[in-house]
Amino acid sequence: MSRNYAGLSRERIIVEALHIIAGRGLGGLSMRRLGDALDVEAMAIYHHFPKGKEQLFNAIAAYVTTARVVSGLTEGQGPPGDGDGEGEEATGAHPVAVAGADDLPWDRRLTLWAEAYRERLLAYSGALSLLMHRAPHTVGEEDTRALLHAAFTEAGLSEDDVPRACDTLNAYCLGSVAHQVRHEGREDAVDAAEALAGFRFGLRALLTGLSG
Amino acid sequence: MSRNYAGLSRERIIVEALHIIAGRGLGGLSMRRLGDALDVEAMAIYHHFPKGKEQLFNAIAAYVTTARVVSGLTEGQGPPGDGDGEGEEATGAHPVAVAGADDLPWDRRLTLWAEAYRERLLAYSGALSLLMHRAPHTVGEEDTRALLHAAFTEAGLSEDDVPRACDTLNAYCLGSVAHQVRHEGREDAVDAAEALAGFRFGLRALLTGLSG
DNA sequence: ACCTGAACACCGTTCAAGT
DNA sequence: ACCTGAACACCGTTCAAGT
Repeated sequence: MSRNYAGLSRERIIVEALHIIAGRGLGGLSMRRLGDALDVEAMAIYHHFPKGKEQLFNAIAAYVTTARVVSGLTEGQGPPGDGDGEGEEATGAHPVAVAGADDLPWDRRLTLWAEAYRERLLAYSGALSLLMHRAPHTVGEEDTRALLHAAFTEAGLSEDDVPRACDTLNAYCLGSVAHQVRHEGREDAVDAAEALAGFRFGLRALLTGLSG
Repeated sequence: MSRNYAGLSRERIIVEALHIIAGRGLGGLSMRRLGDALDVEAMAIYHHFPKGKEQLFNAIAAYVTTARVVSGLTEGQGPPGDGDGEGEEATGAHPVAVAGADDLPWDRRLTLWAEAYRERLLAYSGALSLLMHRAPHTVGEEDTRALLHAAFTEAGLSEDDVPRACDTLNAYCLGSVAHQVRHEGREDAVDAAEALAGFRFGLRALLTGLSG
């Protein structure tokens, strides 16, 4: 049966995979189920991700790390690469939400970036454990590093401490979302508003401590 | 063939599972492979974890969160429960490394706890993504909360801010290890010494900012 | 109580084949 | 180039059976 013959692309595959992950969890994502959702035989996916599920996972990690939120809708940015470190790289700018905010003071810029990053991680929280063991290179990554580096330099940190401060801020954002997701469904879980308030509280403390 | 007939226990299963995870990654852990490693038919595991792999994962998460380091050797503490919120709970004290340090100043106590927690997470980094979506209740958890709560109260935080500070510190520790593991194998990865230095740098900043 | 062994539905992946 | 369909080795889990 020549059922389907068009429409498949890396981006469509990734987006559909994220739908499945959001609905049934990471463990609920199988190549066969993904094929069904795309109205295609599972094996068709291998034409776009020749190295299979591992490559798809890397691409999803790159996509999550690189996607941006536009007027309430989450969408990707250009054709994401597979991010498996073998020649391709993902497209898309990491910290889009801070565009055009160059004249704000350093701590304000970092706060905007951190809150945007947190929101993105939260939007794809089902894929969070994918980020645990993968840090695929994306082109937006460079922009992020530049942004953070400039801000922390402006804050007066020494050359040695700037990269450490960048790592610290990244770690806090990732860890905060992980901590929140981890406690979802427990009886001591906090609601979304308090989670955001808690994140801001810690972020403010962190930036205060880093600049001292 | 009545090959094997003794020795299986929840703890032995978990420890062996962690061996496999350390060697072949989380994806390399299968019930059949775990059975082989335990010299037992895979189905024997279901007698100790009747709800299957998901329950085993919960137990591993509880174990990792609850294990302690004794004179260089990492070992579990008593028979860990399955942590799936259906009546059982894990044994073991969370923050053992800080035992007998009650007379130190609050920031010293928190630093000791954080460094011990980080070390434990790092020792079981292969199971890190298991902690992403699971926060099983352990008995040691209560002790940890008490320890952190007392320290942050002593630091002068308001009643509203103390739990937020606890969450922040937890998030930072988890995120820091995740961030490090995530970048392992990348060309911009730092070595173990610098990773520790970076962790301490961020921790100091965090505690400074929280007490301000 | 503790473990085995066969069975079932599902999985990732390869490969030859279709258009 | 893009997709199908059959095949293979593996997986989680159930269930009846052994001791």
